[in-house]
Amino acid sequence: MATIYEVAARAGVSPATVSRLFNGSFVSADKADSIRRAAAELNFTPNRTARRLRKQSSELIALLIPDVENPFFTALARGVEDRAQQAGFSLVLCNTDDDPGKEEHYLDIAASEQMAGVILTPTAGEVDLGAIAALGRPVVAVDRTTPYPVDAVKIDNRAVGIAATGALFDAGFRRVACIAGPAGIEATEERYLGWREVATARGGGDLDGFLQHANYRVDGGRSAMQRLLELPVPPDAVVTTNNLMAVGALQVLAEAGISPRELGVAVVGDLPFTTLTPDAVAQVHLPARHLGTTAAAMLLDRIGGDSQPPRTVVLRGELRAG
Amino acid sequence: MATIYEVAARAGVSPATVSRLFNGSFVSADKADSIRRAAAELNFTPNRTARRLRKQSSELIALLIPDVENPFFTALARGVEDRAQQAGFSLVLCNTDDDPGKEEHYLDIAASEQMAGVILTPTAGEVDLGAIAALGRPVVAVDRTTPYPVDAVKIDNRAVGIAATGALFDAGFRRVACIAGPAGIEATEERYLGWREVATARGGGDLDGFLQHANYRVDGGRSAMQRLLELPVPPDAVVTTNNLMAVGALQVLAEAGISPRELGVAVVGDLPFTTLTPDAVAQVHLPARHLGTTAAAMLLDRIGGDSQPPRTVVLRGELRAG
DNA sequence: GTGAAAGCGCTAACAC
DNA sequence: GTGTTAGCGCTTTCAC
Repeated sequence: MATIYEVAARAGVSPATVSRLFNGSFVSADKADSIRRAAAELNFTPNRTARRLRKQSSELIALLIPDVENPFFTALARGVEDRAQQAGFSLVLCNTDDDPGKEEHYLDIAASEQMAGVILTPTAGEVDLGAIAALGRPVVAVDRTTPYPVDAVKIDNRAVGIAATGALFDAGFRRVACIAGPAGIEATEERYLGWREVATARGGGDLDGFLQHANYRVDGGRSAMQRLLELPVPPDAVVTTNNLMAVGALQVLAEAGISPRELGVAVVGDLPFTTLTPDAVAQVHLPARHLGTTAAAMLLDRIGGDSQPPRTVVLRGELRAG
Repeated sequence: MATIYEVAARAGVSPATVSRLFNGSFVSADKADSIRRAAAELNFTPNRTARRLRKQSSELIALLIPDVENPFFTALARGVEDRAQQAGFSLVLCNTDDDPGKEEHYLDIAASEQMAGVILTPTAGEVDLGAIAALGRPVVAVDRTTPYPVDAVKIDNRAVGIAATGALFDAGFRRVACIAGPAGIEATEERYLGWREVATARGGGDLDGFLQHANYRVDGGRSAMQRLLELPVPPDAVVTTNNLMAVGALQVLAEAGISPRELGVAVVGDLPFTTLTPDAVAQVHLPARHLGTTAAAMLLDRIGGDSQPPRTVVLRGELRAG
């Protein structure tokens, strides 16, 4: 790896001039030429580590998500990446597994790597975002909010819970259960509150056993659906508060030979890679990618020096079918 | 962000001693104590950028994949991450979109960031892996091989193509078409060669129009399936050479009211998040995660100094149902 | 076992 | 415009 000194020597200029050329300052045309030639001959690429040490910052953004294998979060990541790339920033994707320890670990890394900023879906744990914020590194929370005064982009979770549940009642179902994520995660709480509101108002009867907490993955949805089917008086429809749990629920139904038209299903989120026809299941589309681009835009603003008080942007879901 | 000098001053030792403590050299117990206390009080985290500049290497591995939104690659990434984490390495995930330009860009970044090594699914373009290899950074190709002499982990693609096609003939289908990925991508070529071999031997008739190239995504599978259905004499079954194209094909069939039992479907790969019962579609399971752990293990060996000639590990798929 | 000091490659004052 | 130089925070000889 050639250095700026070797390029300078070969081009007959000082290292500073080489640096200037690569950083946009004006350099006389003839010197610029010979520097470019020398750089090409030596296959020179500026050493980003040295630059970062000197500048105390980099063009790297960290994105911390709970699960890279969940299409909701990869779509979100895609959005962040698109926006970041436009601005010349690269993305470092980190998987927290919803483990506060891992979240903290990656936050430390982001700080000690002089990354320009962090976008994260905070875990339920009480991780100190103050530390990194105090370093002057902007932080944006996405999909979930935090007690810390940082920017946030989220979904109107109560509304999507209401929309999904409402779609089921509109279709004629009356005993609507809910498969919710782990207790303690904000997005889930708000979504099932939406369900409870509608289910209580329109369902009439009591909701005993109709709320099932589960982990946010396919297997969580499976076991919750199984428990619902074993109820003395099972529901005639079910709402899930995320995409993957719906997959699990639908798998259990398919294996039991029950079609989603017999036992209604509505999802908060999008059924990933579904091969069902669009009208089989009510889906409340969540703008995952847009969540990402919005968060990235906010972060880039902050990196650019924007210092207004923390904002929270709320995005809306959209009922798609059913 | 506190520095090693501040910690040293507070603990009444030299910076070198602080460094030694954090790097495993022996330091007398009393000094170690006061250093630890000082570090804790100052909330000290070693600056990784400075360390890297000095050491000319880092505990970072780059993983370049074509599509973060494809569950095959996220599973692979998960495997790499698991193995890397065990060894104290962190992962930087980069999306190439199968664009040689982006691949090259990220390779440059990996080099100029002093990353410890690179694992990549090479694009079809002729990107120079020699440059980074010459820098002494190990490179492992995964899922696809390259003309460069680097380690590789791949699938026995011909065998999985044969297995998927064979399953369809075993189930009684006779006019078996193939939806293959873009021409020029090795994995696809080999898989469809497997299909052709079996289809020719067991299908008898000619294969005119039965080979459809498409992009590797859901929409590619959709349009290819549509073309197949419009054939004067359509196939009675279809093999797809990756997971996402199968989703597209199944969507088109579902919309046309054709069940996968009428028109047989076999997939090379795993149907992601499927809600179909396991017997509906023949799937040749691809050990994506294992591909990742294997590649990571090889890379870590190389980082550790292993210098045997490049190896290629071939993993096998496994017929799962149908 | 510990300290002093050089240097990794770059950028940004500061002179000219 | 361009060169000289200091220094970002760390690790690592080299003495002691």
